[in-house]
Amino acid sequence: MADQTPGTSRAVLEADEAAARAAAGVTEVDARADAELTRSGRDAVVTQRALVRAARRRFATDGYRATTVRQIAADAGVNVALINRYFMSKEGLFEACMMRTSDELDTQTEARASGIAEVIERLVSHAVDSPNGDDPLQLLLLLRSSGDENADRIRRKTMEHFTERLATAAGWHADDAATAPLLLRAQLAISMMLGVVMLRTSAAVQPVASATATELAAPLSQVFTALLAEGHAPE
Amino acid sequence: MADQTPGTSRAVLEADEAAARAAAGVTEVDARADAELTRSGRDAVVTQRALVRAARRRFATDGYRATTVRQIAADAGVNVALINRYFMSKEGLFEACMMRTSDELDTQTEARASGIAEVIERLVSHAVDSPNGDDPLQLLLLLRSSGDENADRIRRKTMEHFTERLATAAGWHADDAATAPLLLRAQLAISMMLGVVMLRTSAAVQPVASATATELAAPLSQVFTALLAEGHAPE
DNA sequence: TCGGTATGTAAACAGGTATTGACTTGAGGC
DNA sequence: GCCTCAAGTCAATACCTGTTTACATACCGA
Repeated sequence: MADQTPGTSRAVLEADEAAARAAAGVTEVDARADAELTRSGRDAVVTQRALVRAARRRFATDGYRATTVRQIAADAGVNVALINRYFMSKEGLFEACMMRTSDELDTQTEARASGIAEVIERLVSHAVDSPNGDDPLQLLLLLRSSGDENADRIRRKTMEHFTERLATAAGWHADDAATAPLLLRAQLAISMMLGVVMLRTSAAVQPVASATATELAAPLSQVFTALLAEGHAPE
Repeated sequence: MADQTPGTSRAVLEADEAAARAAAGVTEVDARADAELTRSGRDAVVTQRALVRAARRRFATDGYRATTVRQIAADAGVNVALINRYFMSKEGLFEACMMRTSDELDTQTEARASGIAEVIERLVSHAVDSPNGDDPLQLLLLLRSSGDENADRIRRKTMEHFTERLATAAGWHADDAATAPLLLRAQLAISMMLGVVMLRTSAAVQPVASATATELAAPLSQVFTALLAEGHAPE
């Protein structure tokens, strides 16, 4: 297990090229990376992105402890040692995945919502669409505990941040006591999504695993509406 | 890793004393076990039960891969080798946990429900009460994938069985096309429970982790009602 | 053309894992 | 009182894990 102070080292400096920018949380980075992609077949940024992509899929479906670095490297088509070269450790790679997920959730929820109906619709499609891709869908499964204290702290922060975003979109005001229950209700909505995604992807349990998006849309909308749009004290 | 055909061996024959009976799924077994408990301080059934109890807790909270057999043995207060003696392997112990969970869910759902309201109330209390005990609450977390194909198959079967039980309690008839959506809705209710339990126990995410039972009861009842009691085609 | 450097590779390391086998301890039958 | 057999212990096994080290290869500026 790595030291508790993964602050500054040689490997970190080498990883900065993309990891630090990713931590900054700008999607513009991706464009720049794609531009640099044309440089040659040996591109550190490209392999780092491939590693993160493969890692997210594995971490989401199999959990942190169950996925091996060799699996990730094989999925990404690169050598195992590059994980430690670019991310310092398996935990570092996990944190990078977390950062990216946090950023994606941010950009998704910060998009101006015209109303609670649109928010609900977006939640439904988020929980239902494309269960096998590496879309933001599976990223919720990153909430699985990793056994590492630092990564778990980030994970918790990400979740709570997401909760507040959703609650705000549903009309929650931090200083208004009347809307306080909305925070809890927003998290229950997230729990609902979490459960559905889990049963559809990680465990392939019927019938929800093979249910179509249209079949799921109606009951899920009902649930989210019951949680966010009615039954609580409005302003 | 163990062979794919754990059919007959010496260890299995020794384990039969309790494992096979547990597989039969009769609660009467427990009474007999408690009777035999008075035989002496060295009772195989007692240690087996202790192992299963400790294993369920560990598997539920930490996941399959993350828990070590030494941890389980230490929790149960017995020697590590006894796991292999009585359950043939770590996987065997996991399967035994699964069987027992399946049985408990059965006895819980097969208890005559006076109506959908009672079923909902029972679901709420199941998802909310006593998050730290080894009650049926955490057992839902056994749905975590174990990496083993056989255990995962049992896991899936258990879930689907539980789904059908719940759907039946909500008025579902296998031959009635009008009530078909109830099966999916029942599983969504289970997904909701799964998400809540996960956020409350494994990941300790605020505010749902520290929310009281009464705070959670209202919105959860709303969700379960929306899923099971209204909005679908009644008979 | 020639180093120097970033990138990738292969083999090995130390630690932990589940599992196995031989051994010891205890209780009951003759 | 010995003998048998189940119940439990201990140490060694082979394997897999994440990580590191030393080495190869491609790119790029001088």
